[in-house]
Amino acid sequence: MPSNVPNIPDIVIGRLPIYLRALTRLQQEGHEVTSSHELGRRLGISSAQIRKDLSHFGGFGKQGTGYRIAYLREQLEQVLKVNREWEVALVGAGDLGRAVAHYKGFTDRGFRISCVFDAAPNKVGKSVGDLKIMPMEDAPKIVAERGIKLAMIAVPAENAQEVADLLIAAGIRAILNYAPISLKVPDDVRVQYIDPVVHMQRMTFYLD
Amino acid sequence: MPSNVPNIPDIVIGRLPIYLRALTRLQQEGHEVTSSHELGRRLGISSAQIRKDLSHFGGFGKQGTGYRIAYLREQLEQVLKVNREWEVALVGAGDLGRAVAHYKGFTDRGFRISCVFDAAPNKVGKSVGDLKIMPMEDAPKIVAERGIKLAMIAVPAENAQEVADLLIAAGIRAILNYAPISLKVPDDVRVQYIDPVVHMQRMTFYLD
DNA sequence: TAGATTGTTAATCGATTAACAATC
DNA sequence: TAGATTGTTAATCGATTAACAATC
Repeated sequence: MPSNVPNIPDIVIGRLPIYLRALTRLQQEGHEVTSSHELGRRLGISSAQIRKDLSHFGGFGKQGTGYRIAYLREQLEQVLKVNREWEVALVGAGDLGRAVAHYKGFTDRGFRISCVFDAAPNKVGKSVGDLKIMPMEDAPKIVAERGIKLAMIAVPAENAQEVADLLIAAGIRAILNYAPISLKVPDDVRVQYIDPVVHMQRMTFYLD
Repeated sequence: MPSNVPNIPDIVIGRLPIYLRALTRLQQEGHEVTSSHELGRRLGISSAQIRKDLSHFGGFGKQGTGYRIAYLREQLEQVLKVNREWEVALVGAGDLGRAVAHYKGFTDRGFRISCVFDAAPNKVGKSVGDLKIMPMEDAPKIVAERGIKLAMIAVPAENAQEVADLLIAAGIRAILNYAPISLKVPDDVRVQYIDPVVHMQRMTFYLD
């Protein structure tokens, strides 16, 4: 549960990373200012919603001219606390875990996978990129010592819950779960899910 | 746009795959019946919501006893149209695309990647699993010929929009987009997004 | 039967949109 | 200045929850 600022709806927080991504892109394209209308057009969101969402955190724009992109970006990064680099623990070094570890997209967006764990003895000691795979039983100690708050779980569904329990006991407060299963976690732990099949199944309903 | 049944809210459709996943798991655990309360407890959703969601599609349960899992599962698979196998075209055979192609989780949940395309000449002709990478320029022809309706995009952000445009022109009606960019598509095309960074950034707000 | 649970209605809650004064 | 766009308020819309009769 948000131990945070005066009750911002979670659905609003959920849209901020999308805004941030669009702003970064606009900047790459050479724009310096934008407006709620332009952002809305790009994202398929109403301009009113964008203004309302942003207004929860302050007035970032100027009437008549809109938003300075660099400034709004900084502000959103601050709100989302990604104006720093978070260490992330990755559990699971199978096909999926290794793909996640190799993913280049985390850099410069606030995250760095700094350790990888796997329960299989034959994987321990091998490398993923420039990280050595460590035994799962070391995870609690390392997570606690380094004060790591974020983890990604890429283990089979059968093991995901016990892994989550261990990590949470060690101090993890947010989990990105790639295992196709809903996790039971305490109220003060956040979980996000990535299950490509769920995303696909959300679309087939609309096909004939 | 839903050219479908009497206006089911999209947010309801979005939960059905989660229910389906939980039912499959319950079945694996040996259960034969369940209730809206048990499902709700597992998923962190109210039992009322589950009953209301299901009621859009019919009465699948029995007062006093709940739902027969096998039956409810079949019904949901029918509603979601995943009681069949959908061919999927994958575009992009870089690290990410290859990981997606190797992912074993699609089988038995309604999907099979049946072709892989990449624009880079040095990738064309190489294999990913048992699929040969084909040149991007062949994609429209093959998608149209085989009547493929679903695609996954795993190309750099810079190329995602043009790839989407090409695929849609060739008949693709639903896209799972791994590129970190919002796509502009016609109203009758569905898009789902997977950007792990967005998921991570949705959680850091709540950390200190 | 008594207990449990569904399907559904009505009430509540929350999110989105429309509209506009303020102002750059 | 005239035109554009913000931030915000109020109105609308939609989703969730509570409650319960029906019934297995």
